[in-house]
Amino acid sequence: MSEKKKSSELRRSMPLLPIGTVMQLTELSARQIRYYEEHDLIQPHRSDGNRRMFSLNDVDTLLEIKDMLEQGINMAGIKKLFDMKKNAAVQSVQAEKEISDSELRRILREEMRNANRHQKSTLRQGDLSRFYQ
Amino acid sequence: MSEKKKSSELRRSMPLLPIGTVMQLTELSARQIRYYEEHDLIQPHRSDGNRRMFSLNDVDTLLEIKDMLEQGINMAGIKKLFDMKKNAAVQSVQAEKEISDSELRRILREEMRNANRHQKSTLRQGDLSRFYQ
DNA sequence: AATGTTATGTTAGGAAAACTAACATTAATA
DNA sequence: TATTAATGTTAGTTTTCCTAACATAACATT
Repeated sequence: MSEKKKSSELRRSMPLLPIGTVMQLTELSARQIRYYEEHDLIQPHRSDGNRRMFSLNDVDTLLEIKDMLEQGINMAGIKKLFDMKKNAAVQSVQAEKEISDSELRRILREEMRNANRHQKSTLRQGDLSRFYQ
Repeated sequence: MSEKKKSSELRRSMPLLPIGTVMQLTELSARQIRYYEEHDLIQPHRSDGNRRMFSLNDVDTLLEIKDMLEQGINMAGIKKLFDMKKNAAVQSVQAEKEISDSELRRILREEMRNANRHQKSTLRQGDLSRFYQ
């Protein structure tokens, strides 16, 4: 997986939004959003003061939930579908790991050359730490 | 302009973030952020209940302000530079007319002297664009 | 028909976050 | 020395969000 994809995944999982913003973005009520969390369909972060903080991924998931419910799927069904999706994602990651050694070496060489060309484009772990409570 | 660029511009200007989130993203105090608004460097939206709501573009602007201040440029200089940038975006020819060459040289000399006095922190703030799509 | 379940609404009381406005402080400058 | 610019701090108020409980409409089960 590329460095760009990884950092974009980090960005989309950053807990930035309060519930009010998420309500507007999804047109869901606070009651609905909390209910879906209660049923473990989303896991928003919490601020120091216990406020839920949502990521863009959370918003995506909520829109999926809303869509599925409007299609008549109930919470149990949605939960099952999400579990399946997660398993599929894990399997695809595992499949991705099964690249040949030579392919791996080729990718690493590529990454090294990239990193050397523009040092600042390499996302460093410490840079994001302040965004998490 | 492509459809993708337009929709991404829409997302970047959407008022999503409360001041607390912006404080974390920029490492600025609420006092500083409100002060910069007071001096018209940013124009955050307001919620129905009068809370400031910031866009990702606002966060970018705040990081620019922070960087310029750390370089020793003062508020008046930043305001002028932002105005110039905005005018340049609209009409570069028009922008040149608004400030005579001698005026421009005077401003730049002023800012250079200001900046030279602040030698201590030349650390550049990272570009926010790394953190979102 | 009566009862239970699911998803959501509503309300109350409390805590956190953000607001404005005023005064304080610190470093740089005239 | 006095002034100014940028920021800190505090107080009092309003808005937003929290949990917990009870209410309800639609639907399913007995």
